[in-house]
Amino acid sequence: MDLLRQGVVDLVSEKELVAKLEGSLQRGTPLVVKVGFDPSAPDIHLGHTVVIRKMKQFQDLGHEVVFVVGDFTGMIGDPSGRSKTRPQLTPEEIKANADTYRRQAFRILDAERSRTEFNSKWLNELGAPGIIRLAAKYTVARMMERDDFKKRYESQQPIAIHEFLYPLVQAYDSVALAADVEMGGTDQLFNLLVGRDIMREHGLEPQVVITMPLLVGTDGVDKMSKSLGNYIAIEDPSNEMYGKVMSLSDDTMWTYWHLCTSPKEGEIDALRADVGGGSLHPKTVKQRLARTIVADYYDDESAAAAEAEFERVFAAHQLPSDVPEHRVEAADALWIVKAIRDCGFASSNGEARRLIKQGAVSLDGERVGDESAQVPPDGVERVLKVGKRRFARLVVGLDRHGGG
RNA sequence: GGAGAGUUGCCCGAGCGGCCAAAGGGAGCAGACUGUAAAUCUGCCGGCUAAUGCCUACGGAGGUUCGAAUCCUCCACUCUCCA
Repeated sequence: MDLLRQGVVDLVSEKELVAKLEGSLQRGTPLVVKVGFDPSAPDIHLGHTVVIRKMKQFQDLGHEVVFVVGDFTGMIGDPSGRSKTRPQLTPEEIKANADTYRRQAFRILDAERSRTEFNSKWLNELGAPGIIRLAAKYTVARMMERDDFKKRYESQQPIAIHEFLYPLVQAYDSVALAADVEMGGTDQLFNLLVGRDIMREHGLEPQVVITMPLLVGTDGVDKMSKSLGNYIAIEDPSNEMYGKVMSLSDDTMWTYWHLCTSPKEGEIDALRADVGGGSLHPKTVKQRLARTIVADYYDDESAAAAEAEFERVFAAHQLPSDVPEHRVEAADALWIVKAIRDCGFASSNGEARRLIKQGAVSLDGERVGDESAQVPPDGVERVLKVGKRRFARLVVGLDRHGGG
């Protein structure tokens, strides 16, 4: 119980959970632990792993984890002008996304003790009468209690009617599964609680609701999300994952320690005390965090390699180990501005010019100050560097070996 | 159904006939400083151009005017109030 309670934000209610756990033990049947999954965003990032890690704990206790894929709602899409992020998906896309999601989730979870359900299975049968009966069980006033509805309403933003239906439909999923526990981020609290009410209405024992904190993104401000671009995907290459963790501010680093690692009791506090007392450099602690996280999703060797690479490039200012080559077949000299664009380091000539003016561009370590500079077509490899982290090995000239 | 408010660049938001490629903020990019931290400071931040300049842009389509993001008409969308 102590373990399950660890790190949760809301637990409604602990008493019920204890009762359910005891009942499960007596009957010898596992609890059904339900978690929803948005089929339009299959990539798992560290933010998701906070909930997934908690699921893992239930699994380790022998309970059954059920992913509910919202294919029914996903197919309808979201026509409200505000969230263009919800395109209409075909059943094939939803299936593919669900598979992608599972593949990633099973890096943490045990596939054997997981089940995936598509909510169209029971929602299609519900039909219009069923939906209306369901809608009749909840009131507008209660719906408006949800924070984001309230905010949007107050700031005169549109709310489409069907958006009210999502929490109800999600709640009905719990009815269909007779869920014992449902988990999600704190932003899901309202929806999860609606599930309790609707279950009660259907004569079922209400599910226990558990919410986990939302992980803040790499910017340290907003919650981690793909659309904000402040995420660390669990399928990010190890070097990138390491670098992203290192770019966290010292303050946000602690949140990651808490939510993305499984430290021993008191370990984080000890680290924090040492850093506060000056006996430990924050960078050292952050390196350790980065190593731990990379090792979680890859292995110790990859983590060590990522760290070495990071030190080489950013601390020692040396070239990364794998610089992409960019070859230009030309008999004439290549304009530097064009070269920058060709390598994808600027989206317009103006931007490339700006970068040069700002002293961000160097060729073989020498700063390029003249925006009309040319790269001679001599077939010699030069290292083009733009900004701090963009590198390319640039070769201009005709390929003599190819005889062209 | 009626009355009113609104739609501006990646986002928020000022502008209300010429001085508007459009204030200010945020995001982003670059430089300085660093621990590639964060914070801070500086610069840039529609496209083409060495530069002058040109082109494209203020929901959409027309119109008035020497000249429109700004005025008029219609259309679309959003919000508020009344029924």
